[in-house]
Amino acid sequence: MPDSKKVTLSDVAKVAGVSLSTASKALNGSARISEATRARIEEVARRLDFQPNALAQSFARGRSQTIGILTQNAIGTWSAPILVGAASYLGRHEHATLFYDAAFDAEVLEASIRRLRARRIDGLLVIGDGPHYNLRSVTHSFSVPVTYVFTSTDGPDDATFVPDGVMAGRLAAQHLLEIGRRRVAHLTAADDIAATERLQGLTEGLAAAGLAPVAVHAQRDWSEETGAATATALLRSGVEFDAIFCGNDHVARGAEKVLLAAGLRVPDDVALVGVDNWEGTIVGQGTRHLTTIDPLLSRLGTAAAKDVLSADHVGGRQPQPCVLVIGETTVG
Amino acid sequence: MPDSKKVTLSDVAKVAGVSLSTASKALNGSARISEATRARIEEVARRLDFQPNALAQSFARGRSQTIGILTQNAIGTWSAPILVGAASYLGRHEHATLFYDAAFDAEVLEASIRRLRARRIDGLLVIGDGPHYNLRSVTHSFSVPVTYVFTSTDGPDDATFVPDGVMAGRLAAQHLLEIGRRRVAHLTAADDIAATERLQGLTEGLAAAGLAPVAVHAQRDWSEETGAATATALLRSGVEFDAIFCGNDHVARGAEKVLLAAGLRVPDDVALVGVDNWEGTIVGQGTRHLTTIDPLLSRLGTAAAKDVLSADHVGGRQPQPCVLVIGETTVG
DNA sequence: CTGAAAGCGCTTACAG
DNA sequence: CTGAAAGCGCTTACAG
Repeated sequence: MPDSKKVTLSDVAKVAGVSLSTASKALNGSARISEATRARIEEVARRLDFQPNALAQSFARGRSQTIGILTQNAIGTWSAPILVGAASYLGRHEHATLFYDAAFDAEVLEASIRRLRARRIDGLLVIGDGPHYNLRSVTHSFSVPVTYVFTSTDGPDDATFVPDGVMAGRLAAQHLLEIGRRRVAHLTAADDIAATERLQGLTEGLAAAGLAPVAVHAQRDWSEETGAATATALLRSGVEFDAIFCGNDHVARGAEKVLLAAGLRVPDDVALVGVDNWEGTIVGQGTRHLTTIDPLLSRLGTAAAKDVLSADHVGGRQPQPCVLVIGETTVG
Repeated sequence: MPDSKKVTLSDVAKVAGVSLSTASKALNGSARISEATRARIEEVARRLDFQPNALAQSFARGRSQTIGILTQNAIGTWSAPILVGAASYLGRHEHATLFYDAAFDAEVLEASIRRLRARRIDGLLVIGDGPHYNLRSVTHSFSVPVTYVFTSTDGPDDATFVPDGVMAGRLAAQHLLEIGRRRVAHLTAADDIAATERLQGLTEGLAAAGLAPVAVHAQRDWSEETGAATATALLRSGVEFDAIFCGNDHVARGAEKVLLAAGLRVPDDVALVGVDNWEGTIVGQGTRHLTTIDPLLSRLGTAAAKDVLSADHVGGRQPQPCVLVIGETTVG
C-alpha cells in the first residue's frame, strides 16, 4: 500500500455525508459535535485509511509541529544522547525534529538559522558542546521559544539546561565519605565553569563532615595528560590523601596510571571518582571500572524538549540532576 | 528581528510592480524572465528580507523537501556518525531531516511510519544497528525512495549501504603482510554476515601472498569475553602465529589481555588488528593504541543520503570503502 | 516575457 | 450541532 492513496478530508466528508468543516472538527477532537456524527466520521476515516496531509495542516494552522534542533558539534559524543532524548520525547508528543548541524562554523550556523526560520519551526533546541564556555545566543533571531542544552550562552535570560555540577561534586564527596575516606584531593581543569561548580559541590559535601579538600590541582584542560600531570604534582607535593575526585573521567584515567606506576593500590590506598560516565557509552563492556558521576545526558535532552514545548517556557539556568555510578575504583 | 516580519511574496510583487506569478518565477530560477525584471525582483526581495514560507512552498509543490531518518537504535554509538553524515549532506542540499527513533520497538516503528507518511517526506533513510542481521524491510510502506544504512534487510532489492567487510579483511591482510607477518590467526563471531565477509577478505588478502589463515576461532558474539576466550583457545591449540586479525575492536582488546598475560609482546611477538575504530570515537585520547579498520560511518551516511536524493536511486547492496588506521599494536 | 486564475488540503471564524 | 466560505502563501498550467 504505497502512500496514502491520496484519500483527502473531503473524501471522508463526502462518504460520511457531512460538510468538510464538520469532518475536520470531528477528527480534531475539539468543537461541539454530536457523538453520533463524530463516531460515523471517525469510522469512515478509519475505513478509508485517511491520513491527514500534515503539510496542509501545518500550512493552514501556521504551526509546523516541528522543533528545530541545532547542534554545534553533532559528531561529538555528547550530542548523540541529548539528541536522542530530545527527539524521542518530541516524537512522542507529535512533534517532528528538524535537524541541522552547525559544526562550529559561523556561516553554516547562519544558513541553518535562515532555513529554520523559513520552515516556521515552533521552537528551537540548541545543543552545545559542554557548559564550559559561552555560546553566542541566537534567541533574538527567533520569535519562537529557544532552549539551550549542555552549554552556557551570553544571553543571561536564555533557558539553558545543564548537568548540575555542584550536585556532581556533592555526590562524589558523599560517596567518598561513606566509604570512609577523609583526605580527598581534587584534580581538574582550570578556568572552567563546570570545573568550578564541581569543586564547589565537593567542598560543600566535605564541609558537611567538617572536612575540606586536602589539595586542589588544576591545569588547562580535561585530558588524560592533565590527569597524569596533576596527579604527579599531587604526589610530589607530599600531601597525604586517600581519595581523588577527578574533574572528569579522562583526568581520572591519567591519574590512575600515575598512581599505579607509583606503586599505590586503587582503591585500597586511593579511591578514584570521575565525572561523565564514559564507560557507560561504550557498549559491550563487561565490568565497570571507574566510579563516576553520570550527567544523564539523554534525560537532559528530554527535559529541554519538554521545556521548549511547554507553554510557560522558562528562562535562565536550569541545572539538572546527576547520579553516582559505582565502579571498582572506589568499591574494589 | 524576531521572525521574518511576515513579508510575503505578494508584498515583494507589489513593491516590484509585477504580478505574483512573475515574482515567483523570478525567485525560483527557472522560467523565461527578462534579466532586468529578475534583477529588480531579487533586489526587492533582498531589501525586504523576504523569506519564502517553506511550509507554503512544500504544500504547493507537494514535496516537503524533507527526508525522514528512522533509526532502530539512535542511542547506540553507531547511529550518531551516520546520522550526522547524512544530515549534514542533506542540509547542504536544501533538505531538512525528520528524525524518528524506533528504539527497536515494533509499535513505535509503526507510529513513526504513519507520521513520516503523513508528513509527505521525499525519501527515507533507515539507519540500522549493524549489517549483522536482517531488518524487516519497510520499503513497501512508502512510495518514495527508501535507503538503508548499516543494516541488511529481508527485501532483496532494497538499497543498503554497508561497510565493505571483504575490503576490511583485505586491508588487514595487506597491512600484516607488509609488516612481515606470515602466520595470521583470526578470532571472530560466529553466524554473522559481517564476520563472514571479513574472513573472506582476510583469506583473499593472504592468498595473494600464497598464504592462508593459520587458525580461525569463532564464538557467539563480538565481546571482549569472546576475544579472551578465543585467544585462550588459540594459545592452547599450539598453532604458531605472529599476528591476529580480530573480528572487531572488542575482540582485539580481550585477545590482547590474554596475550599479555601469557607473556607475549604486542606487537613484537604478535601483531593485532581490529575493526571499528572505537578509539577514534573517544575524544581526548592521546596516542592511538589499536591498529584497526575504520568503517567510515559518517561517509556511509553521506553516501546513503546522496542516494536517497538522487533521481536514479539504486537498488541492492552497496558496500562502501573502509580504511586502515595504524596504531601501536602493529607498528610499535 | 508577463499576468489572471485555479488549486494544493486543510482550519477557522462566522452564520444559521 | 452543522455548513458555506474565506484564507493560509505559495506554484503552475494556461492565455495573452
